[in-house]
Amino acid sequence: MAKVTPVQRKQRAAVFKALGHPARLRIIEELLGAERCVCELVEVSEGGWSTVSRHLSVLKAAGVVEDEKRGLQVYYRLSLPCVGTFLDCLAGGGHRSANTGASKSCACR
Amino acid sequence: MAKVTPVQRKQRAAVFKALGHPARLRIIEELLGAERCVCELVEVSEGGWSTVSRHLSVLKAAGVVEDEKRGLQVYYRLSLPCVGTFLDCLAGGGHRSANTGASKSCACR
DNA sequence: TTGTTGTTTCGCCAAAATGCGAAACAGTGG
DNA sequence: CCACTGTTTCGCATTTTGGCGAAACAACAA
Repeated sequence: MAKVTPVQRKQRAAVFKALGHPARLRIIEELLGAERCVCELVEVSEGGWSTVSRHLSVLKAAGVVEDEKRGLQVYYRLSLPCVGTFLDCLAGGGHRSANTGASKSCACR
Repeated sequence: MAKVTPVQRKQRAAVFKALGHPARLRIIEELLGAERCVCELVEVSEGGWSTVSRHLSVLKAAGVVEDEKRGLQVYYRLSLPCVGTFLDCLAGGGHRSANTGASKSCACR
């Protein structure tokens, strides 16, 4: 991954920024299992409808999730599968410096 | 990945938040190759010393990088290897909806 | 001691993110 | 048409970030 343009960097930063909020992470956790309608996500989240809706739009703008309207409801699903992988890595305490070469059991790829 | 506590979620969010800035992403790109001293990172970055230093402290606080003082200089290196993997995924346009799992009807109310 | 280089901390201020309730929209059914 | 449910948008107050220059630190050399 040699050269990265400022624009690419900004887009990627947007992905991270979108994931950089506990409430949105909570939503992502929910979507890891299956797609969900907004109403289900609101139940699980702490804020109100408008807040959840905004979190979803942030995630969508960053390309982390995608939505689909079916009937009266809108369903959201993860559109960036590797987020799950990365979260697994963090969950497994993926820490430890690369220079010691002793990287923990990180399921990454 | 079963249960995630609010505290864990907050910590993870901190990791993402730390990565959610173009300048910090630029720094990370640099550290993917090898460890660097602050002076090298300043050269590559756009802001001044104080700005870069602050970005580094944010990354460090989130546990994404670690530092080591050697002689007159401070060297930083990645402490979270899977960040590189995830960036590769994004670089490869890791998009695609994975789950087509059916969600039960909305149990709201 | 004084000076020099490398790095972090400190104020300060501008810009962006958060959360909330009200209001607006979009389908669906009566 | 009107009412109702599910969802998004709007306006606003509050909090958090971002970047900058000056100043403070730390380790070492003269």
